[in-house]
Amino acid sequence: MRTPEPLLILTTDELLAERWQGLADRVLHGRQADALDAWRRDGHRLVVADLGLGSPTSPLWESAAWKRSAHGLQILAASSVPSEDEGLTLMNAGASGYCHSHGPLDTLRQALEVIASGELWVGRALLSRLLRLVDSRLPRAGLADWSSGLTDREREVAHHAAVGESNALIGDTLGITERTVKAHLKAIFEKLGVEDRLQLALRVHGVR
Amino acid sequence: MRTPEPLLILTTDELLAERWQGLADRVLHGRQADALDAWRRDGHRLVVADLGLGSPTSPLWESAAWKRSAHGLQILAASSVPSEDEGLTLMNAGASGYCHSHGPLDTLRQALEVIASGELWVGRALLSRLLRLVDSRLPRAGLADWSSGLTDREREVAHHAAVGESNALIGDTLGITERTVKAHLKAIFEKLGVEDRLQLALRVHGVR
DNA sequence: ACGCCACCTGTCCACGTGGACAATGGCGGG
DNA sequence: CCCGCCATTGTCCACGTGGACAGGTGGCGT
Repeated sequence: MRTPEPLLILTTDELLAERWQGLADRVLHGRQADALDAWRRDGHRLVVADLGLGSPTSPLWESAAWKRSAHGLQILAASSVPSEDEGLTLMNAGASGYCHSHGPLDTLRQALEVIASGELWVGRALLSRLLRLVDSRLPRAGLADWSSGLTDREREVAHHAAVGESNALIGDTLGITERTVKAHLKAIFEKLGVEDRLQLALRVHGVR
Repeated sequence: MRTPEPLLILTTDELLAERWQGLADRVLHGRQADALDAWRRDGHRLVVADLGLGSPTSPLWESAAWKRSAHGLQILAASSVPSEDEGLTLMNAGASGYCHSHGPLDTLRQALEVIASGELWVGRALLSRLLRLVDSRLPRAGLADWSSGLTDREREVAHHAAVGESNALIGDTLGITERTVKAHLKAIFEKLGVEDRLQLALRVHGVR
């Protein structure tokens, strides 16, 4: 982040290429999937891909070839005419971020920093819509009800265990003995009716 | 962004206060809403508020007083035990960001930069779940994609293991030796880059 | 025919896990 | 004031797991 990572830009738009050239190591005209392969082979990860004015969900992005090429890369998709639908499609197709092509350069730079660090980027417009959609339409049942009946400490331990941390690690991060972690887990298993930390993980993450 | 903005930290957790003091101008123990008013009167905007271990949806955050005080401020809510539910509630209650209290400091710093620039911050775990929830008919890359590269048999074994079955059981149902199951799992772990059947389960079920 | 690969099986061993006995201190309600 | 709940820690042990050595078969392409 401090030292900007090599960045590949894919676009067919002359103006955008010019506009963005300041922050990229390499600008390619086109959207060839093989360019992605080459980029990855060179050990790089960061890519900005311009969608141009294509159909809202360009078939290119849904092709198996694209997904295969995009795998392992962190791609910031930029659209000239951002839409909820397009954003969703692209993010679900494996993109790490989605932004407006003609937005401020600073925003683009920030988005790149964010996805370079392994997080995801979605602009505030789309994100706030997502939040409202989920909040209004989806019943809360099953989202967080697993923790009902657990004490605060148990909830905490359960959360750590559910993401694959070992008892020793959990105890270490919580500042307690491994033995105590096991005691909490015992109670957790009992209360949730599971007998495994794996079953716990599935329960916590809402599987089945 | 380049010149860090004044930052107020609200927490009741000693360890967190110590951990975060490096990046704050002022650390307050407590969660008083009037502290927010004072902060805004001084012309500041940035706040990190620790939720502690309160109930998933602490009543404090839903009170009218809190919302009034939080208005105009950019608040990053930090939870020790993040959950979908809590994140949704807080973001919809006016928070600008939601993150894990014990996450890396760099991530926190980045989140602060992002919300300082007027955007919203949601960690990739919650965000990816939101995306999947909203667009659930499209199996997200990683949900149907985890099995790419695996052989048919490996896919089969992986599926059984990912729902919590023991090696012996898997071998039994597939009509092979437990030893063979372990061999398959070895290959699976290798190919997927995990080292655990729990990590495998999370991967298979699209968690993280 | 040779090599590659998917599939199958064997033994040994270090390690983490979960259960079965325990015990102590604190804190709030009846 | 005692009882119940919570958090904490202890030892011992059976078991499943995953890694590290091994191998053996059959199919498929050059």
